[in-house]
Amino acid sequence: MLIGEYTHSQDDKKRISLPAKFKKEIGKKVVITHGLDNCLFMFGIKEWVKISEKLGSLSMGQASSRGFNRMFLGGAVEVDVDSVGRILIPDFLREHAGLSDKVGKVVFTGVYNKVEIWDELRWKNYKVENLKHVDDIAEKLGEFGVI
Amino acid sequence: MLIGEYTHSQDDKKRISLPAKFKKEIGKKVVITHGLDNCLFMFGIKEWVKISEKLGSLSMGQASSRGFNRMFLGGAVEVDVDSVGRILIPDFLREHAGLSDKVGKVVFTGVYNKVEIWDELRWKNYKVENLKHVDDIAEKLGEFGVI
DNA sequence: GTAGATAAGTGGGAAATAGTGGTAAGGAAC
DNA sequence: GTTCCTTACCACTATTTCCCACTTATCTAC
Repeated sequence: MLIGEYTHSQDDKKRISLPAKFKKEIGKKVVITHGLDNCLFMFGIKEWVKISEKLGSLSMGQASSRGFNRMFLGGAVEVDVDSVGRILIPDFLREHAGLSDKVGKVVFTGVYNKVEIWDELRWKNYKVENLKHVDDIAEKLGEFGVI
Repeated sequence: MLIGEYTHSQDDKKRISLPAKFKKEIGKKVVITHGLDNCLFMFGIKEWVKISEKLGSLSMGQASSRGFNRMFLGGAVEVDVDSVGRILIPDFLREHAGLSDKVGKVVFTGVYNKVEIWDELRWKNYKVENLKHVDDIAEKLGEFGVI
C-alpha cells in the first residue's frame, strides 16, 4: 500500500527522487497523469492498467466523460525511473501541477493505490484548507469504525 | 485490548519507546497517522488493514473523499518497531502532534483498538479541559445505560 | 527488608542506504 | 561539423537503521 508524505527537491535538471518507501512497490516504470485539485497522479504500471481499462470502457456519449478521459488518459505519460530512483516529469504536466522551472520542493503523498505529486506550497495551502473540515473528517472516521 | 496511559521520553535521535504493555499486542509493525485534536493514531497492522481497505474503496470523484483520504492515508506511515521496542515518527506527523524537535516527553494512551500519541503538554491541557465536561459526558453515558 | 535476577527503558557507535550533485557519453538539430 | 540537449553512469555526503551496552525499575525469593 502506498501511504505517507515525503518532500523531495527537484534539481536543476528537473530530476526528482522518488521516496524510498515507494520505489519498491511502484516499480521501474510509472505512469503520471493530470490529477485532481492541481496535483499529478502517479501509478505503478499494474494499477494503471486496471484503472485505464475501467475508464476506457466508459460510454463516450456524455461530453463530460469525454472531457475527463481526454485529461486523464490523454494527459498520461509513461516515465522510466532511473538507476538511482529518480523521475523526469514532462513540462506540460509540471505546468499543470505548478512545479517551478527552477530548483524547488515537491511533495509526494501516497493515497492507497496511487501517489500524488504536489508543489510544496500548493500542498501546504491545500492541507490548511482541508483541515478546516475536521468535523466532516471526524464523521467519516466514525463511519469507518476508527473512532 | 489497548488500555492505559504511559509517558515516555524521546531521545535526541527522535526515537520513542513503546510501553511494554502495548508491545506484544500491537506487534512489530505499526501504522501511525493523523488523529483528531492534534494527536496521532497508532494501529497494529491487522487493525489497519481492516480500516484501509474500506477507505481505499472510496471513490475519488468527490472532493470531500479526496480530502479525507489525503489526510488519513496520505498522512499514514508504516513504522517498524526496532529490536528493543522503539519507533521513529516521521517529521510531518511529529509536526502535526506538536512533538518537539528536541528531547521531550510523549504520552501514549490506549483506546480500545488503537493507541493515541500525544505531546505531554498538550495532553495535560486537553485533560484539564476534558474534565470540565465530564459531568455532561457522564449524563450521556447514563442515557445509554453504560453507567 | 534485602539481595539477586529479570525485564524495561535509554544511550551511543558503526554500517548501510538514500538523496543529491556532477560528469561523460550519445543523439538530434542547426 | 559544431553545439545543445538528453540520458545514463558515477561519486560523495548526510541520514537512517541496526546492533550492542549500560542504567533504571520491577519482581521474587529468602
